[in-house]
Amino acid sequence: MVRLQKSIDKRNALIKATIKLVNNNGFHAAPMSKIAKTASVSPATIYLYFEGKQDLVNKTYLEVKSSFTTYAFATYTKDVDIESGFKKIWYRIAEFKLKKCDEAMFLSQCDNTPMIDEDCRKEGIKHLQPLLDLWKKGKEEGIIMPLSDYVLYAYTINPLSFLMVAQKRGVFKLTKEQINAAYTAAWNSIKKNNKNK
Amino acid sequence: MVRLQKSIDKRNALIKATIKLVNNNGFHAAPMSKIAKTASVSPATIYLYFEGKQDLVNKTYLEVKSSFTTYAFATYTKDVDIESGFKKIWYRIAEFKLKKCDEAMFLSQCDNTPMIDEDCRKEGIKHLQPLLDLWKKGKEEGIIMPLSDYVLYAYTINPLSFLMVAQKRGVFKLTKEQINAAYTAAWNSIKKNNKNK
DNA sequence: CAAAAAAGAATAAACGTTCATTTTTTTTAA
DNA sequence: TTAAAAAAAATGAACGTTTATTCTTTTTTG
Repeated sequence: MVRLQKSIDKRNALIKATIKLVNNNGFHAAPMSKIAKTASVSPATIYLYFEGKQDLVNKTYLEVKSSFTTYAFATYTKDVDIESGFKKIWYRIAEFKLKKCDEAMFLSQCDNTPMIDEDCRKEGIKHLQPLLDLWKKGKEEGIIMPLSDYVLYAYTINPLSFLMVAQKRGVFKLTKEQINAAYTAAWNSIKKNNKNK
Repeated sequence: MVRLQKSIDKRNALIKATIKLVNNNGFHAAPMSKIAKTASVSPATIYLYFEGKQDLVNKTYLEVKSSFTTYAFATYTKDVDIESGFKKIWYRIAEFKLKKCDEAMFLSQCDNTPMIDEDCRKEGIKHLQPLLDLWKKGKEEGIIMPLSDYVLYAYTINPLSFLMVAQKRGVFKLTKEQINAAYTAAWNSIKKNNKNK
């Protein structure tokens, strides 16, 4: 099984190199030659593991997206109430954005450029289902505002991406307090029974 | 003044072509030759108006960013109360994202990739000052939560970009009602005196 | 008709990808 | 257990394109 392990290592090195280079200078400045060099591999070797550049990027996206959702739901169980469940998932996502900064940066770039194929993007969203289920239940129970999942995502999860990018650019620091404040803002934006004024 | 007008037209055509091509396929698929063709101009002519590709993209970004903030603050005056002022600006931004879809798409791509120079990016944010002033006043008056401007932006303005991109991808429709709901979510996330539970 | 603007062809560098070899690993047979 | 043979994996150089940019010539303008 030595051979198989070496293959896995090489594939991982290529994916890691792709993330790193795309993060540093964008998709347009991550040529195959540089990806190969970063992964300590010949350019030709990439084509043993991936069909081409588009495939490499797509597969990297799927890998990272999967890593993201696995992390997000690792501590979540369905047997808790809506707010607790949401809170647990939210904080895990926040933790991911902070700890797995490279992966999170890569995803934020993928989500906003046409560098990923549409089919692949759809595939990547599938693993988010537990959160959507939670929201559905929350809406049925009258705890969460009856908003589209996209709106709920836009106001609770997506701001974390924005803040993470800002932090990475060095213009802003996400402290523990900032994160707690952000959670409150997130929950306030979607919970029902807001006493206005 | 015919000559000057023709120059302005050509420059605008180039900027428009850049926006269009970058939107369609990303920065890496917007070569100078195609930009020139789209603007009905020779590739060499681009270099009469811009220093090179990076300069063209930077200038396009600044132009669009400026158009964005001009639009956002066009109906805003300082003499109203915090919530009214915020509401006015927020709805103008929402309107921009819907009506000037190409420009908004371009900005969302710029904000999430390293395709724009950092200096240029900083320059582009400057025109957002009226909103930051409003937030400052709101925090002083105890109407808005004492959060960093980045957090406030993340929870009120940035979700609109996310929703606009989702709409452009065809997976979601921003109706009048959705927008009103989004405004409520935005305001709830940053206003003070949330009665929790 | 002079000067400025624009054009198209030309350039060198960089790109993704493939190819002919070499190196490494696995299998075979004693 | 070994050493030769076969298979697989990996390589660096080379390919044909495409790229951003420049150069020389032509066209347009006042």
